[in-house]
Amino acid sequence: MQDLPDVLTERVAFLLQLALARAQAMGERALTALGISGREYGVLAVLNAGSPSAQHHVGRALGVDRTSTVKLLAGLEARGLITRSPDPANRRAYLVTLTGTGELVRARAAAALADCDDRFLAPLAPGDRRQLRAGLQRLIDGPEPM
Amino acid sequence: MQDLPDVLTERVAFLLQLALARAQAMGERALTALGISGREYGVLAVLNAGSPSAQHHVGRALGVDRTSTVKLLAGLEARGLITRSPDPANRRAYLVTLTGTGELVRARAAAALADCDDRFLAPLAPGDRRQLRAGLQRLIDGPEPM
DNA sequence: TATTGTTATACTCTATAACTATA
DNA sequence: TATAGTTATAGAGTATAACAATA
Repeated sequence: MQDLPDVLTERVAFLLQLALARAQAMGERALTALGISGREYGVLAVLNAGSPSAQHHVGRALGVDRTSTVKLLAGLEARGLITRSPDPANRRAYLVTLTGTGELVRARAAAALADCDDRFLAPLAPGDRRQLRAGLQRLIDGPEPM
Repeated sequence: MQDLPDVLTERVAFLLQLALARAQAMGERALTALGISGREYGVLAVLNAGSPSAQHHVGRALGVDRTSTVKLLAGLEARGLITRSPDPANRRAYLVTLTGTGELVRARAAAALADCDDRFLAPLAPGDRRQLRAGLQRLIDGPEPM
């Protein structure tokens, strides 16, 4: 551990914060080379995972509220990575779709991020990596209702 | 795992982000009852760990830059949790000290946060908790220079 | 010339409210 | 009445630059 006081490093939240900062710095650097942000990659990844989604589904999947989703998608549309078309089944809604360019950028970003994960997790043996992921997921899901 | 797409949850950074959000929400709720923020607790904890520190030492220990440190300490001083006095050894610097009230709030906050950690880590067995901490610390320190 | 603290400014993120059009 | 998208606005957090006093 660096030169941080023990009173802070004994807090799990503080350890998570430091580890996240390191992982995010690596990821953002890789994505900047592709011209997108981490959140924008999230949009591309969500869109690739399924069929065209309504705008609010994209935002909800990423935990981004409506107003921020508007700006996020507007930026991606202006750069030709996604398109928005009216949903014939719901005239209030827009369907968001990956373009060919968007899919290309998404694939490159996914590869770059997978490489970042590998380098970030390098200090851990493969079994320890799996256990870390499993532990984090259990913490995210929280205590099981008895 | 909740209803999140696999393309996101397979990213370690995303898992860290979700786990941190949960831990921070628990911590901030506990600290709000004591009238301080997480960062303000950080100041109190750093001050308690050692002798009176110059302002820039406090900021550096928390990763907060000079200008933000000014506002952070001003708020704590206005509420009587810390005092600032000129450093006789360096007339540019201020020495920051915990007041009696500040120490009381710090102790209560430390107890409340320890309780938060216990509840946050409840899904993991004691051995798994130790391993999670150890894993996070290895990731924070990064790859050892060969 | 560098350090310590301060102020002012700007920029990003996020949160809220209000509005429209549809359901 | 609720939902989908949009806009405008204000707030917190952070970053930068400039300054005065001191080293």
